[in-house]
Order: sequence, then C-alpha cells, then structure tokens
Amino acid sequence: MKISPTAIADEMGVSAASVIDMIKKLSEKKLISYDKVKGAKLLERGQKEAVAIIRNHRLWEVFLLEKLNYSWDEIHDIAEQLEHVKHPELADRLDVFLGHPEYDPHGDPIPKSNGEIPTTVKTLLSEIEIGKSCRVVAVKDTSSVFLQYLEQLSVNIGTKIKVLDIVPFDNSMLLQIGKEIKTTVSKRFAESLLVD
Amino acid sequence: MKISPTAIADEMGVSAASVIDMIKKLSEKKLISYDKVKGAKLLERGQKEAVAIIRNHRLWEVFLLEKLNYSWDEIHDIAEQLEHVKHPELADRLDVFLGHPEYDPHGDPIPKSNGEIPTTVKTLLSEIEIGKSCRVVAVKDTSSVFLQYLEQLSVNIGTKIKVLDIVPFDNSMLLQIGKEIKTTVSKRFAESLLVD
DNA sequence: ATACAAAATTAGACTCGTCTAATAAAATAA
DNA sequence: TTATTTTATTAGACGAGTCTAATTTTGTAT
Repeated sequence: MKISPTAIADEMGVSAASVIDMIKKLSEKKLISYDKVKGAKLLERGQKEAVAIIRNHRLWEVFLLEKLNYSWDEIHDIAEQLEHVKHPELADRLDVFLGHPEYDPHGDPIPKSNGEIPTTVKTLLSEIEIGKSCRVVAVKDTSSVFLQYLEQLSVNIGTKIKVLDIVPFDNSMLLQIGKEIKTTVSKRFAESLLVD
Repeated sequence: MKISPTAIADEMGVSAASVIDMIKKLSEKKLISYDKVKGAKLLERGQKEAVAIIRNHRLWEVFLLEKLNYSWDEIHDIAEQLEHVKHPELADRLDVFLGHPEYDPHGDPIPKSNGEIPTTVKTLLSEIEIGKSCRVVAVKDTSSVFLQYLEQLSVNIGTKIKVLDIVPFDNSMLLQIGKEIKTTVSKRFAESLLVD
C-alpha cells in the first residue's frame, strides 16, 4: 500500500518536511526508492535492515514481558530503544534464550534470522458475523490506551470472543468475552483487534 | 584524580576540541563543574546520572554473559549500547531478574538503586610479594586483547594465583595459576589484574 | 474548466556533536 | 629567565536531523 509523506509525518510526530528530507537521504543511501507515483518502496538493503530491526523489536518485547514482567502496554516503548542495539548474533542469541518464540506479545510474528516472516490469516473482529466465535490473535493498535482498555476487558492474545449482536446504526458490537464478560464495543474497537 | 582534556580525548578517540566543547555543554547543564585548577568534577545530578548508567552497564554485562552466553571479551561493547536505554524501572527489573548480582563479570561492583557503590579492597597483582597467594577479584583493563589473553591463561574472576618469583630486571612475575598453569607474565600484565 | 483546498516540495535556519586550524596559556628544558 | 614544547582554548565549519515558512503540485467540487 502507498502511504503519503503527510501520513508518515503525523504518525511519527515530525513535520512533513522532515519526512521528505529523510526520504531523500534514504534514497541516496539506496535503502528505499521513491517515485511520486509509486510512492516509497524499500529496496533490498532497506528491506533487510527493516526486517532485522522488527525482529529485534519483537524479541525484546517477549523478553520484557516474560522475563522482566513488564505489562502489555509498557513494552513497546522500551523495545523501541532496544531494537536499535546493534551486534551480530544478538538477535539470534536472544532468540535462543527465549526459546524461539514465534509471536510477540501483541500477536505479531517474529521474523526468522533469514528474514522470513511467518504469515498468519488474520481477520478484523469487525468482520466476524453475528453468532460466530473467534480467538484474538493480535492487536492492530499498540497504543497504551487501547492495551489498557483490553486489559480492563480481560482481553488477551488467545481470548475467545463471540459476537452476540451488531448494532446496525453504528456497527457497535455486543461481545461475549471469555465466559465472564459481556459488553458492547465500538466499531473502532472492533477494527483494532485481529482474530482468526 | 584530575584528568586532562587531552587524556579524555585520547581515551575516547575524539579531538581535544570536542572534549572542551562537551565540558562546556555539560557545565551549562549543571552536570559537571569545571575549573582550570581543580579540573572537571561531577555535580550532584551528573553523579547520579553517571552512576545510573554504570549500573545499567554492569547489569547488562551480567545478562549478556549469563543469559546470552556471550564471552568475557564481547560483553563490554554491547553493554555500552544497552546502558543508554532509558526507562524508569528497567535497571531494577533487570536486577531482580538476574538475582541481584553484586559484581559484573569483570569483577566491578554493581551500584545499588540508591546510587551506593559497594567498595572492595583491591590490590594490583604487581604488589603481591613472592610466595603469597591471592584470588583474582577484577580486571583493570577490559580490552578484548587482554581478556582473551586471560582466557588463554585460564584466568577468571576467582582464580587463585600464587606469585612464585619476581624477576628483578623488569619485574616480570612467575605465577602459579590455579593448579595447572605456571607461567611468566609482564609487569604490565600484573598491573592490569586486581586481586584481594 | 476554474478555483479552492490539501499535499508535496523547497529554501533557509537551528541545534548537536564533531572536526581542523589558529591562538593562548602553561609546563619544561636549557 | 628565556626558548621550546605541550596542552588548553577559541574560531569557524560541517553533516545530520529537524523545524517553519514559502512555493509548487495535485486533487476536488462546483
């Protein structure tokens, strides 16, 4: 998909000018290609570097949650710093130490050392029909507010959810979460949860 | 002790001008004081930050050695990157996870969360008299070459060393290392090992 | 098709950490 | 004490990454 410089700027909290500047620099470094029409695309080298960093990020997230007992909503920010620590072998050793986890705590697949990323079939909760059940496999939004909300609703990776009803007016969904909780969530919410 | 800007520049591999510039900036930030005569001194805030970073560094070194099975001579460089990862509870959680280690793999004390640094009596191996025995408690030089040399001689923290003889000519020492190894080392070597 | 709005891009500036070259100050040797 | 050498300091510049304020391009509604 093509993403506009403005969108990147908003997402990253920097000015559009900075994004354009950076696109230029990354193009010069042959990490990305840029073309008004096709947008920005990762080049071979850029792709590799990017995947390596994502691998680091997700492995560190597992470490922070499992070993240091951080909570779901805290790990992302710390992993964002850890992911840039550079040393050959580091990711692989971490991977071994953690027992070769396949998914990070948010349900995202951890790239293999060869750069391969396991793909999983994921559906937005918002696309599940009335009466059907599913299990949470990942979150699309990793912001603290969202994760804390999930926590509050006892929603975790693996949690079973049944769609009891959908309000036609605004597409809110009435959900049965696990055995205990029955609640209504917004369309926005249902579009931020990935299920299988 | 007072250290000259030039010495810092050499040690850090930057120009003297950079050191002076940085001294100015750190002074403005009230992290250090600087005075031609007294030299540079850490101020309260600077001291705290510095100790916190040392704490991070040493804890990460323990992690890298014990959990990721890195070797003695590799951990320093990686820890130098990890030490700057910032998050309120990170050091404390790491500390708990590692079981409150008191020393890092090079034998240096790990500062407590309150900033306290356990002090240990340490003597240079070069000051041990003929016939006396001692145990290695720390290394003064953490360069790869030195650590690899130690590895080769089977010298580790805790290794027992007996000084069998000292060559008056150049102060080389004949050592009994553990039970197996008997070898002669230079004065420079003996001044890089700390024993109790 | 025209005109307005939104997005992309450029220009010019600022901070940071760094550098080299020039100058000043201090230490040391004669 | 003066000359020489070493060290400290200043001046001016540069690249990186960022910004704001134009300006240009593109998209869209009338």
